[in-house]
Amino acid sequence: MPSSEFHTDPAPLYLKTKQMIINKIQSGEWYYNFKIPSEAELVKHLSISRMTINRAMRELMSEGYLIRIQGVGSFVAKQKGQSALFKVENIADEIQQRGRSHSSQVIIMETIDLNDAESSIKRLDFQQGTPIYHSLIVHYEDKIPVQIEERYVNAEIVPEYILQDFTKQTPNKYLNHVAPATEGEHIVEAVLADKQECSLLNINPKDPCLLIYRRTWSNAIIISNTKLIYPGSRYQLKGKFGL
Amino acid sequence: MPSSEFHTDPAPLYLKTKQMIINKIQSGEWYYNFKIPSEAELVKHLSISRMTINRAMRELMSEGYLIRIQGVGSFVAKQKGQSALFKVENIADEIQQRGRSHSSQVIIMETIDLNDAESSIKRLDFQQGTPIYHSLIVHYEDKIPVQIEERYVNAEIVPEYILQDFTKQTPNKYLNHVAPATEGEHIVEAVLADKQECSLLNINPKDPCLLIYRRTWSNAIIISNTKLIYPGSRYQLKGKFGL
DNA sequence: TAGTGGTCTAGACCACTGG
DNA sequence: CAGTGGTCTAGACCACTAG
Repeated sequence: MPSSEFHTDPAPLYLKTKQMIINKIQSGEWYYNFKIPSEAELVKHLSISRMTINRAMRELMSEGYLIRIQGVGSFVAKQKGQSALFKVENIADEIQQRGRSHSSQVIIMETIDLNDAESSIKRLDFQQGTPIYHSLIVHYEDKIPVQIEERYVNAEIVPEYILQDFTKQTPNKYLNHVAPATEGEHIVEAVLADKQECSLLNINPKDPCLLIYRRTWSNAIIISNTKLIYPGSRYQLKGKFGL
Repeated sequence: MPSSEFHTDPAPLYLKTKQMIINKIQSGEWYYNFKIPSEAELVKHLSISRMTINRAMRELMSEGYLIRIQGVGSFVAKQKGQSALFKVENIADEIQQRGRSHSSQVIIMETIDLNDAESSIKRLDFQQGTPIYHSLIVHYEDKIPVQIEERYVNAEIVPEYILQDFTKQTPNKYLNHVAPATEGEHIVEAVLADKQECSLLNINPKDPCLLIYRRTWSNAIIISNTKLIYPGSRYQLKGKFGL
């Protein structure tokens, strides 16, 4: 890491320093619990003043990348995917914000006609006789499956849902565009995945998973009913409230 | 804001500066969209160097208290809407609302002194040297264990925590009374319980559990850090958002 | 142009950790 | 003790906004 490149192009030094450290972490060169160079060492190697290095590392700590212990050193923190709990985030955006690559595979995309019994059991409170689209998509983060997204969508409100290519744009993003939710409900549970789900997520049947049921309405009309499954070992949900 | 008080007691200047600003905002003296004093003015009035003022204001911006515009000034940001979603429910009330009976058992109640390493690793961002109370309580619904509640509490803010009888009133209720949270953070995961936890919850080691880390602040001072474990088979987390 | 925030520096003192 | 991060300072230059 020669100091030359660091001082040429315009961009705050503390930002370039942060990016450099994030890159090392995401490339795996600086792995979990790795003791990264001290502030003094980075000052020397990068020819940047300590206050600037300090700011970069302090911000990385508050962003969850580093653990810093006075008198000991700075260490790479455990990295887990995180999802905003009650903010309906787009998983593709989340993954990209972490500097990873998102991809997805559409397993099912069909029109269905539920009878009342099925509708009740699956908690689909659509109006009787409403045509419904059913999709099942697996999302990957750097080729590792991190979420199964199974949706039942109100075909009357979003008739073109079934025509979309959801490897290019997530259902979340599409729906937010054509029929943004005004209300929603979440139910979160810890469960074991069934055989098909284990296979899609490439996990062990004993691995605990987060299961989220999410129903959204747009002006009191139900738009979609979603079941999301995350492997517990690869995902966290995070939320903040207040101020 | 005389500079005298600011330089007497020990506490980082940037933190005292942040606190001073938050107080003005919460008292209403500095209301929504109010243009607060510039860095240069605070430097003069507080007799603190600009870098320190800058850090305080920069952090307040990233925490959502301020909006800062280069060349213009710093303004009080809009208060975020309270999300009923994250209404921190009292488990005793929840259980009683279902018509069941709640009881609890206090397993641990002690004062501890964390060193920095432990504190960092456990994400306990208490101020260095802050005395901390540690409690571990099991909650029962009709004699069936449904939650393990492990708390680390700021003993400086809530000195009488350790004197309470938490079989009579939950920590949640007590804390809401003496130091209501103004901000909070949740992290939700699916995990397997460890041996002690399985024993306390009377579950099988293979049963998936919901793990919730919840940290709460009162006016930017951390109040408590809680780890909640629910057996997946006996508990769901529910939330609603929107109009 | 004057005022604002954005960044950077070189050096300083401190508290804490480990050997 | 030496090494580490935590904080603070005084001054500097810059980019941006407004009048």
